[in-house]
Amino acid sequence: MKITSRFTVAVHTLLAIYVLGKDYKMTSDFIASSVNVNPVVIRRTLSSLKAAGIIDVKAGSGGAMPVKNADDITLYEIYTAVDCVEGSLFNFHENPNPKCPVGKNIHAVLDSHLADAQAALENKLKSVTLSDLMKQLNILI
Amino acid sequence: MKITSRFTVAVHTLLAIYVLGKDYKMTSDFIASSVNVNPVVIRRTLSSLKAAGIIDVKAGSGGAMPVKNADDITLYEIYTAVDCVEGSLFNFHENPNPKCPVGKNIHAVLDSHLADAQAALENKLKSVTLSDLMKQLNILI
DNA sequence: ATTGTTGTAATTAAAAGGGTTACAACAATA
DNA sequence: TATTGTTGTAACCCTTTTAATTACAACAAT
Repeated sequence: MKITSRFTVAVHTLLAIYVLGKDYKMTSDFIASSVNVNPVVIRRTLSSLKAAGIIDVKAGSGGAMPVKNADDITLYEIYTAVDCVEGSLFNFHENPNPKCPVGKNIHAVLDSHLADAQAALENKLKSVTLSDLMKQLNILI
Repeated sequence: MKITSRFTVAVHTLLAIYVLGKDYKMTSDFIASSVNVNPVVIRRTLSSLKAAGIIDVKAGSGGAMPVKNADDITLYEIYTAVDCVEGSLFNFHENPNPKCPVGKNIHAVLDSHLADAQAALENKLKSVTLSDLMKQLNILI
């Protein structure tokens, strides 16, 4: 079990747009060759990021460009934009037996701890911005 | 994307064994009727938990019983016992283009943040023991 | 020997993810 | 206006993962 690569693909895509967008027209083909996936995968990613108000994409003439400030884009926002996880990260067995004292109370006992764990993950993702990644990247380039 | 229900099934299974095990023979059929899944699913779960040294299972005569102290069993230990996640929780696209400044450095920029987020999740799971859950459960029963 | 159970292989079915092809819609421009 | 390059999206395939289920040999206790 792993969280879909849509997430890391989306981060990669945004870094490309925000860092290379000044020098190149950021078409789905261009980005696809950097990420090394099919251009349609990138178009789907761009579509999600556009719907989230993070970027704009020009149909026809082509090219993706920043809308939101990189300081204001967290990894969490990207993660939600591409629908990595809907609702609880943890799958629960359906219909535990209400006639069993354990089955009846398993949700009451477990749910809050699972939610805490998920929140811990997501809070970490909220603490990192695209701008942070760009700074790291600019040192390496 | 969700983390496999093997995890919550395993927690449910352990609660049943540790709480109800004094009064009932904990067969895979018995546990299966509390969790409401196929008995073979429970046998596989028991097999993993036994391999992790958490419980013992009697072949032939039947019944699962505690080995480890409930104080020493964390949710994280259960989560690893049933192989929820191997390695990184986050899937990464294979072979980003090394000729692109972004593709070449995407791992250097992103990996540590993803590892931090995963660690935050797992640390939360480490902070809760089966004993904690049993205490909560005993109040509700 | 009988009974109830575990351990495990094999099969099926469903869901999710990603790759790919195809093509209409569209914008810019020659 | 015709051409070109691109986006948006549907459709389909393929693989992987997961869980349900059937089946049955191995085993322990009586």
